[in-house]
Amino acid sequence: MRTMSPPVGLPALADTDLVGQVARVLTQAVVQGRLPPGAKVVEAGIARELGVSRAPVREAARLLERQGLLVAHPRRGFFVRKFEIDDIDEIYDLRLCVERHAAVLAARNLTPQSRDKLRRQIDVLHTTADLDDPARQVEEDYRFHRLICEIAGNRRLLRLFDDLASELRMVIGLIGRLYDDPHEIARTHEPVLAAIEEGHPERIVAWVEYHIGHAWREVGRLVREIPPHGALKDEANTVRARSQFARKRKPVLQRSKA
Amino acid sequence: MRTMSPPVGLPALADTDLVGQVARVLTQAVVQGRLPPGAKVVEAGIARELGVSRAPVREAARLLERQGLLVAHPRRGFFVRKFEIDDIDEIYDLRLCVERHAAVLAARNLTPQSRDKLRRQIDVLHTTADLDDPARQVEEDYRFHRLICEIAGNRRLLRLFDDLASELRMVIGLIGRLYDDPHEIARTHEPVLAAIEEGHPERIVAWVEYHIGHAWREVGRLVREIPPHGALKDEANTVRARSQFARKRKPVLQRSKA
DNA sequence: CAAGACTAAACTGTCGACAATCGACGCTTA
DNA sequence: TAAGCGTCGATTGTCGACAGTTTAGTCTTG
Repeated sequence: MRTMSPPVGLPALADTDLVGQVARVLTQAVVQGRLPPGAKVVEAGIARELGVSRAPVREAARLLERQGLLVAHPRRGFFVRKFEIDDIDEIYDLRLCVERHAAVLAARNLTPQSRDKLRRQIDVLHTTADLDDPARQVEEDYRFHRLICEIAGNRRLLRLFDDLASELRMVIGLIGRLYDDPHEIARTHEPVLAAIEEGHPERIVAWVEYHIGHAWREVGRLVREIPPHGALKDEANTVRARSQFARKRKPVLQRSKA
Repeated sequence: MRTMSPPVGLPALADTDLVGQVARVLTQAVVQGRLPPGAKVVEAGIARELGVSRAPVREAARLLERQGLLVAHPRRGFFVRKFEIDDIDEIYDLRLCVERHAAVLAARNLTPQSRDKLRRQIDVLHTTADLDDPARQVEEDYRFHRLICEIAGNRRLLRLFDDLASELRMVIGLIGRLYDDPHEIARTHEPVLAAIEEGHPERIVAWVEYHIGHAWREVGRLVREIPPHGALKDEANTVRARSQFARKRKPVLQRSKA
C-alpha cells in the first residue's frame, strides 16, 4: 500500500489502463487511415500486434463503437465506419450548430487570457501554413476551434466537438489534402475571433456560419469529386485491412508499473 | 448457406447480442435509479444476477462509459455518474442548442405525415396527463421532442438527443416527480408545433427557447431545493448499490437461439 | 481513545481456452 | 455455365481462472 500523504504535484501517472491505450492506438489507426473505412477489425490480429489478449481489444472497440468510429456487426466483428455524402452533411450540420453556440458562449466568458490564446493560435495557423504539412495544418485548425469550445465552458459540448472532429479527421484523411491556400484559411479565422472579441451574438453567428459553411462546401466538393478508393461508397464491400496491421508478436503496449 | 432467393416475409430475427442486452438492462437500472448515482457497479454481481460472465458486462459498461452514464476509475471499477448543478446546466444548454436547430430543420422537412405524428403526440401528452404517472408523462414528453429530432433528419443529432435524454432521465429520476400540472406542460408544446408548422425560423427558435428554458429553470429549481439522498453532491462518497442488485443466480438473459 | 499498521476478503485486469458461427472455395448437378 | 450444397479454416462470443490491487475490518500502540 502506498502512503498517499503528500498531495503535491501530479504528473497524472501513466494510466495502467490497457483499454485506454488500445483505444488510443485504434483511434489513431482509424483516423490516420491505416485502417480504411469498411475494413474489418480482426480482434486477434490487433491483439497479437499489440501484445495483449483480445479482451482489452474488444473493450476498446466498444468504446470506439459508441464514438461512431467503428460499427459492430454481431457475429461478424467490428468494422471501420464508412462515410457517405450524407454523413459529411450531417457532421457539418451538427458542427455548425454546436460551434455557433460555442462561439457565443465563448464571447460571454472571454477573458484577456483566453483571448490571447485564440490570438496566438491564429499566429500558429499562419506559421504552420508555411510548412506544407497538411495534416499539421488541419490539426492546428481544429485546435483553434476546440479552444473556442473550451472557453465556452460546457464539457459536454467540448466532448461533442471532439467526437465530430475525429470523424472529420477520417474524412479529411480520405481526401488527402484539403487546403489550396493554407494562408487564406488562416486568415479566415480572424473575423471569427474579431466577432467574438466584439461580443455581438449576431455577428458571431454570422461569421461562424460563414467560416464553417465555407469548409463544409469545400469538403463536400472535394469528396464528391474524388471518391477515394471507393471508401465513400455505401455498400458493404469489406475492405481488407492493410498489411501493416497483420502479424507480429512483440508487446507494443506496456502496463506502466506506476 | 441459405438460399436467400424469395424476399418474402421477415420475422426480423432477435438479436443474439448479449452485450447489447446487458447494456440495455444496465442503462435501465441506471436511469431508473436502481443503481443510484455514485454507486459502484460490481461486475461480478451484475454478471451473476444476469447469469452471464463478466466479459459481456464489462463490454456493456464500456458502452455506457462512453455514453456518460458510468465513469471508469481504473483499478477501482465502474461507478454510476454523479450529477452536480453544473451538469444540469450543461445538459440543458446543449439540449437547447440542439433542439433549436432540430426544430428549424424539422420545419424545413415537414410533411403532412410528420406533422400528424407531432399533433398526435401532443394528444397523447394530454391523455397521459390524466393518468398521474409521472414517469410515463416524462417519457411521452421526450417522445415529442425526439420526434422533432427524427424529422430533422440528422442521425447524429438524434443520437445526441438520446444521450442527453438518458442523462436527463437520471436527473429527473432523482428529483422524483417533475410536473406540478401535467396538462399545463402538455399545452406548452402546442405553440412549438404551431411555430414549426408556420415555418418561420425566428419564431421557432423563440418558442423552443421558451419551452426548454422553462423546463431548465424548473428542473434547476427543484434540484437546488431538493438534493435527494445527497446524490447530487460532488464528493466521492461511494453510494452502495441497492440490495435489489445484489445476489441471485438464475439466468435472466438468454441468447435467443434463433 | 484516536491514528496507524496489518490481515483477509472482495474486486478488477487480463489471459487462454472452447464451442458456435461465418465466409470462402470447390464440387455437384441441372 | 451458373445456382446450390457441403466442408474447412478463420474469427467471434463467452467463460473460468489467476495474479495483483483496493477496501473493509481488526488489532496495536502512543
